[in-house]
Amino acid sequence: MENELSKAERTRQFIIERTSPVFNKKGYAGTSLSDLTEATGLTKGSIYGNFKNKEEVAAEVFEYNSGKVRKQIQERIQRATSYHDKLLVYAQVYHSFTRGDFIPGGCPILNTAVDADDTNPLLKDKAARAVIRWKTGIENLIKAGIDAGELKPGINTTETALSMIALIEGGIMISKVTDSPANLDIVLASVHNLVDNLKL
Amino acid sequence: MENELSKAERTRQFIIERTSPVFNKKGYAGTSLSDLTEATGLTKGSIYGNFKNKEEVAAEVFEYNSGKVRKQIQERIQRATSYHDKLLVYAQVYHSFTRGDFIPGGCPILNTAVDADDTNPLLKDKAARAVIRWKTGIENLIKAGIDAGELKPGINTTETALSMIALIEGGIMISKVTDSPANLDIVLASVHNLVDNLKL
DNA sequence: CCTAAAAAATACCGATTGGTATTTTTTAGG
DNA sequence: CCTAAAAAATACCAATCGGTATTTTTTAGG
Repeated sequence: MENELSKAERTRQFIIERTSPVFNKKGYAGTSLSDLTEATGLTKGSIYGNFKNKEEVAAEVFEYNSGKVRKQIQERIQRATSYHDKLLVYAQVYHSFTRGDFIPGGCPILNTAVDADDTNPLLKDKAARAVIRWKTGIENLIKAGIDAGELKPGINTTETALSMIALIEGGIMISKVTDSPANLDIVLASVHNLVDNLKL
Repeated sequence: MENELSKAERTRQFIIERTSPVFNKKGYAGTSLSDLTEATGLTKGSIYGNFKNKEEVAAEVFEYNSGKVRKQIQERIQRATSYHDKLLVYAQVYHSFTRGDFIPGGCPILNTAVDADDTNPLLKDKAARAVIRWKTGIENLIKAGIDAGELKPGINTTETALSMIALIEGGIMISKVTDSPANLDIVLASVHNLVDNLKL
């Protein structure tokens, strides 16, 4: 075979890509098998030939969606020169987030966390790990920025990281439910301000 | 009849109270009619005799849950003497929120907003109105505090209100998914700090 | 080109879904 | 205490749920 991915791998990926907006919008319980067949054009038999069950599709879809955001952020952080600018990337990426439909349905971490925290341990765990990874990423950036002499030494890294995440996720919730991208912009201005205040 | 509430009114209220934790935990799509009969001990016929459909129960349950939080906040705000202390009430109420199970399942605004924003217009609208009401309440408190000479005149009321809400809701999401009440406390410390900085 | 394996489609399963029509029971005023 | 109305329970509905066993089709290496 010329392709590096096996047929099975390719359909798996195809199913994940096509069903990712559905799970992100409707949630786990709200997404039915017929939603999956409709989104893919495949039959139930084909989907169950490639995944153990609906939960496995949902889990891989979350990894796909959250990975997409994470990669976009990492890429932009690498390009940014100062630590101040690196920290601003989060707000920038989540800004472009609500505009257009890069990840239809909004932030997969927020959606999956709220959807699963009382119902699905697997998805909850994945969402929790994504939050913690995000938090650690911010903390490490701040620490590195302090070591590089670009940021204030006295910063409470954990509080800053958690507050940034809370502002962004809370802002997304507010703007989505009120149908007002402007509301997210206002909250992101707060994030911007918070990051500015970290500078020496 | 001695009771001021009719039998119908009483069962309606009973159904709302008993099913409120279920809807708040499992969401609209995730809550089935059998969940409702199980939570109430009533039959489907009885529930449909008192409500038009599942959506009407969910809508009233949201009003019940969000009203419960709002009343608690209003009560505490009335008791607070300074505007600084009044603004701190939000953080205080949402602190006691995760501890214990006043409103099992967490903040109904967050849950309903994320659950419904891509799926249920009625519930989405109710969640949006709750957010806007909350925002307006904070804005009015800040304005009154400025007029009373207790808070800084230059405050951006909208940004402050939205940021407070975003921090609290984002903090709840984070702490619930990571099973760490401490994470909420850290974010609420940020809210506390934000309110402190409003003082003259 | 053939063929065995892999993948997809078909056909089926019992259980549950939201909802309704009908019957039984309860309620509460006269 | 009686009775009509209201409320709750029962019985039922078609549709859909998630999932599986089997058959058909496609794939790709020899």
